[in-house]
Amino acid sequence: MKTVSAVALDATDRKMLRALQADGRMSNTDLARAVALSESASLRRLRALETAGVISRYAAIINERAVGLPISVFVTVTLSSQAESALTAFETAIATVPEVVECYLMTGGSDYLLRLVVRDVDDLERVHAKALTTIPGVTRVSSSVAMRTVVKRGALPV
Amino acid sequence: MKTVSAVALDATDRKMLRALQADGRMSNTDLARAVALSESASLRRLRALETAGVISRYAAIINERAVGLPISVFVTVTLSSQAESALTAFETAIATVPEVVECYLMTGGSDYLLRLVVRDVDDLERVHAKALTTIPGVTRVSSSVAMRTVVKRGALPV
DNA sequence: ATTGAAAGAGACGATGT
DNA sequence: ACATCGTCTCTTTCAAT
Repeated sequence: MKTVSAVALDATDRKMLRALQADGRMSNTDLARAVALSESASLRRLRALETAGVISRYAAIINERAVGLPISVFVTVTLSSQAESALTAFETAIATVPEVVECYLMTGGSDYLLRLVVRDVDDLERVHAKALTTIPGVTRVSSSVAMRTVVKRGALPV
Repeated sequence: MKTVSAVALDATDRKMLRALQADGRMSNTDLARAVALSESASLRRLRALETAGVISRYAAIINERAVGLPISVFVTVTLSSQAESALTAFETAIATVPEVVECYLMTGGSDYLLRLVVRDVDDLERVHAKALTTIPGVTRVSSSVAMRTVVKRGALPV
């Protein structure tokens, strides 16, 4: 696992990142125009941002409702042990559950916060029973369902 | 606001969505090869997915640490009124706070769950004081900080 | 209705000035 | 920063299944 430390970004870099968060398939020609640089200078900066790991990847953003996964559920998981080995074991296990789209280790103990996307409540129950409670060391699992997504994957304020 | 209802997807569509979530800048030539179609058939399907709103956009995925926003904070906000007008007012106000990258209305009351990205704890305090508690109708605000992100913006299980 | 092949236009990447 | 040039990619058209 490579840790990426903070990188110095100037105003032009930030403009590029904002443009590419809004349209990740923008051509370099358009990007250069958007940040008022020549195409070669724009491409050089873009490659530098990619190489430095500032841009980790490009992705198509999928409409969750359109693909039949309209329900987001936030799940809090407590482990019985907070030893690093127990945390790693949990994280390895949870990475194999496709419905888990986000997973954070929270401060103050051994609590994880997960976001799942599911088809319906039966699907939630299935994932809960088959994938979450069966992981060794999982002590408590509590879920709350999102009714409405107000901001979905907003861009970072760069 | 346009609501996108679920769309029928076949196995090839799903393969395309998986490929494009992993690499949103993949060329149509490569995409066609990945799903075993001709370029023209691949491109036609891709445009259909875009037009139907299954793919909402393409985005560069930014490394939060690399741009100096290493801290994710989950904030629960309770409103004093659960009237639809109060909810809408809150959602309009929260949309103007750049640090808020996700916002969900949770079932069972008038609680919102937000994810903020901030530079450090001073930055969190500033956003908390200047942007969150000043929104009319906000009654309770409680924060918890993520120590570690295990799965960052995982792909949807399509 | 969906696919495949082909051809022109445009973008990309590399190089040199 | 600009110009150039070969290559790759996108897009449309048309025929086939």
